[in-house]
Amino acid sequence: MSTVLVIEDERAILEGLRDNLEFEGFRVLTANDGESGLKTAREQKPDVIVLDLMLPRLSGYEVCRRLRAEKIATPILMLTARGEEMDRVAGLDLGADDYMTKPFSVRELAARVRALLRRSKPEPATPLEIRFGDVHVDFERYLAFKNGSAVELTRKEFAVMRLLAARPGVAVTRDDLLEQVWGYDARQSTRTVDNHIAALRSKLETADEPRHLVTIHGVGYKLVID
Amino acid sequence: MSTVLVIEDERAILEGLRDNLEFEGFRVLTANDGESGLKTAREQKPDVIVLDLMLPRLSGYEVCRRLRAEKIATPILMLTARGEEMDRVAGLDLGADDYMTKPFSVRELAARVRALLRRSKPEPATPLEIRFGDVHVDFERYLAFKNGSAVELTRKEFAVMRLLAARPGVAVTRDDLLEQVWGYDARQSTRTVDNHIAALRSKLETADEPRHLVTIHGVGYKLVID
DNA sequence: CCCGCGCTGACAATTTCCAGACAATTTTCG
DNA sequence: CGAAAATTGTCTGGAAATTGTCAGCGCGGG
Repeated sequence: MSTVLVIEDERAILEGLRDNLEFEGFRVLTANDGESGLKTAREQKPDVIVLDLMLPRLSGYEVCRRLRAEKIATPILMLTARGEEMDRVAGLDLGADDYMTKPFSVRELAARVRALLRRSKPEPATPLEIRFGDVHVDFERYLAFKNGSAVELTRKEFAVMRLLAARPGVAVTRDDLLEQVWGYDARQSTRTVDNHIAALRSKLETADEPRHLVTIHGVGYKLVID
Repeated sequence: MSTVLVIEDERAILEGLRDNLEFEGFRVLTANDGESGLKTAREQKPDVIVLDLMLPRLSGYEVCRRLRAEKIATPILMLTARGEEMDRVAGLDLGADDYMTKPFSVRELAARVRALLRRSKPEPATPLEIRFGDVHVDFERYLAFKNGSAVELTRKEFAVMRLLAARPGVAVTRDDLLEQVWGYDARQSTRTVDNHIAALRSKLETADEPRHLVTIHGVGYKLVID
């Protein structure tokens, strides 16, 4: 039997989830704030964590980040309110594996939990910062610098950078970028990706020819750090 | 190009899906009842199946169950009418990989189909890099080197190399190359393959006589790594 | 209310691809 | 062995696909 840890502060939702997941045959642990949730995750080592993004004491975002920082790779299913930080979540900021938008069907959630259990996949950890050339991007503080002076990046730009930075030098297709930054049901065209790459280049590249945000014709982009 | 089998009895929906999926670049097979759908799935081996839950002759359930019983692991995207929630989850338990509730956005469906494809074939066991002679090709970073210095390869050239590199020393027919690199319904002639081989040779071979990208007269090509 | 972000759509610039023609080579077969 | 046939090598220009760039618009936050 698999163990699911549900971290959620709204009592009604928490109880609904617990009852239903138990009915579906899971062993269920619960926590109603981020701090105790993190503690339980460390101590009980559940097989899956269902994690609300908005939590008292410690946000779901922060819980996720810390777990990953501790190399705990337990699959995480994020719960978010619609429109809430979609790019951070869809960009799967710090290694959440799936996400659902409230309101959701409990049965659907159970199905996704099962799906996560079925495919246990070790994703490469997203870096907290990256440096290349005279550029420095800090994903934790959402700050970017070029040649020492601050550069303003938008959230989407950070998300794109983060995805590229996760595997420096490796080609990332536009479709992957779209799916991971904009969400798997993204309505945007892949041309939107180009626009954001263009914006990043104008802010971070020096020469006319991109040296770091490199196009791979017919494939996508990669981040080259010398 | 990937093949999608759509099994759906409502004519309007079926045709809408076929047109849209074809527009999105998929090869589309159709069936309008469970029995013929199952038959087509067995015979044509599509890459993804879009399966309505309510079907005449044999329910989507049953189709899904039988396919899995036959160890056919083709990803299945279930279509359900709203209110069939019980069925939804049970569908996933039967071995469906995702589902959508009618009415649904066709674009979102296409996106999910693509997501399923990506998940189901994590780069068909091709190597991430290969070395032979003084050549080194990195398929992940889309880089190639000859004698230490970088060589520019196009997307198709990488794809051809990759296919040959998947089975070093083994002959690959032009038809296989065409099908794997250009897609099942490639309109190109097999001479196009020669063109790309020629390009690869001029970029990667040293001597006049090809030592690595070797022709097998009347058959195709093979990659020889000493 | 204004402004910046994100997105679409259009156009231009660039890269890549491909059919066809012919030459060169290999195979087949008389 | 020698010539015809089949196959492959090579080159070309133009077509097609891909990407860069920009203007404009809607929307939401300050």
